[in-house]
Amino acid sequence: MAKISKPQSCLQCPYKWKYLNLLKDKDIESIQNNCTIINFKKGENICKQGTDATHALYLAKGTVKLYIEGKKNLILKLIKAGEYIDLQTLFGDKTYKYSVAAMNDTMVCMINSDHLRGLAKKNPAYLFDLTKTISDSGNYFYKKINDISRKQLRGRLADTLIYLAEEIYNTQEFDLGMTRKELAELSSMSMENAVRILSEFKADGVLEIKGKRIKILKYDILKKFSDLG
Amino acid sequence: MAKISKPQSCLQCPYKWKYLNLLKDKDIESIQNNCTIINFKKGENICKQGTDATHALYLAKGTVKLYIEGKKNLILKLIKAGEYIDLQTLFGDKTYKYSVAAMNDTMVCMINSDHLRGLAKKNPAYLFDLTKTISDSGNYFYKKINDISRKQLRGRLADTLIYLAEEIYNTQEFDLGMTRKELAELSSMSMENAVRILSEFKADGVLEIKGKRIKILKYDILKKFSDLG
DNA sequence: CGCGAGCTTGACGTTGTTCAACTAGAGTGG
DNA sequence: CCACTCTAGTTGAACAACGTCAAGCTCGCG
Repeated sequence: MAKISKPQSCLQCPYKWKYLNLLKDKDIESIQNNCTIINFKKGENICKQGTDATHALYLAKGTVKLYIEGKKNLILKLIKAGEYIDLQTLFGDKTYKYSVAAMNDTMVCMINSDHLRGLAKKNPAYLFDLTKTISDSGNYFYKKINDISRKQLRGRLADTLIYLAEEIYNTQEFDLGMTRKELAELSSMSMENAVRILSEFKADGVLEIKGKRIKILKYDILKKFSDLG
Repeated sequence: MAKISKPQSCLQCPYKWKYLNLLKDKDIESIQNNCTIINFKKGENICKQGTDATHALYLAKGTVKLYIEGKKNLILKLIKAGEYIDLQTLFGDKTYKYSVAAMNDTMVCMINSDHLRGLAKKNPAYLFDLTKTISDSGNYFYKKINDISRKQLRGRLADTLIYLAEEIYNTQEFDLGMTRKELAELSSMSMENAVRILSEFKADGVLEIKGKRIKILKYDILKKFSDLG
């Protein structure tokens, strides 16, 4: 599968995580010895639902999807570079409740769980920060549950497009970075309906679509669909 | 609204929370001085979506629902005595993303947030435990998102009934403790359909229903509906 | 140039919501 | 104690939303 290497220096890492600044240099260096860097190609699995976590996964480069497997997959959310893929399994139940796969070429730092927990215990400020991150990640899911259980197709797709524009790509014009099927899985609808509504938005001048390239022309209308359901 | 009092002694509290045993007696006593006990009657709001949290809420007695307001409400989950109602706002974003209301007569310990955070910072083992609890609470929501986005009516209602029997009441025969409308809001469906499927389950001998009293007769069939969607 | 995966559109059947009418029971005032 | 009213629950029927099936399309790649 994946190319494996050891970190040169976490202190000088260009993809350094914001969380690290609360640790002492000595502790940061200790991470180097308990960390493996793995590169994944588009489509490869980073972890599988049902297995147990032995490492904390920090996403240095790329984008991944977090999804629940089944007859049809359900994408819970995307994670972009600079975030932990998963912190829950570090402190809570060790079993992954979802699978993770690379959306493009990614680089993941796998840090030994026991080691990281040990550091957290010794550095309350650091643990505090991690806890804050875990706490806030729940808010996304409240919104998600609300969205999919109350809104209908147009509203849900608008939600997803806004999510991609604001949370993931930070721009109004972006490459989808996924198939229509995945877009549907992220919006809890059938692939055919995702396509249909995309076409509708295009016909109404809300979006400009060229293959996977999407440009949001009328953000306010998208927002209205999102708000009104 | 509600009857207010001060705790006599958290050390001897009959509703004492499991989390307290990691704190020193001195610290537990300090909680007493930063804690207000409030009693709520059925239906009363304990907190409202959109407001800011200033206290951690520990549910000593009763059951509460955590719900998102809208034209139709959406019940995210129930919480029973002996659990925190909310820990996310203690460490993460302070704004409540949902409202909380009493399902029956309840008793809530409201502990000053700053004080509790201070204790957590000084007691890594305690903070560790709280973090573990927060981490695990996410798992319920993964399941919830999966359930409501993939299963249809019968499967979703079966999920809710199993949830009530196993997680909330810990018995196969229980009082619903809520209206049919609330049961529907907990299962993401219309009230009419919740009633219809209850009748169906009753006709098929899966449930025995007398008003709000529900007895699960054929758990395996309920489970099958839950599994197959 | 042909093949296949991903995409697109239409038609149709199923699922679920909404509307409406009706019932049962609890609470209220004469 | 009985009529009255109000709320929760129940059931049927019409309608809308959504998924599925099927057919055809496009584009990149060998």
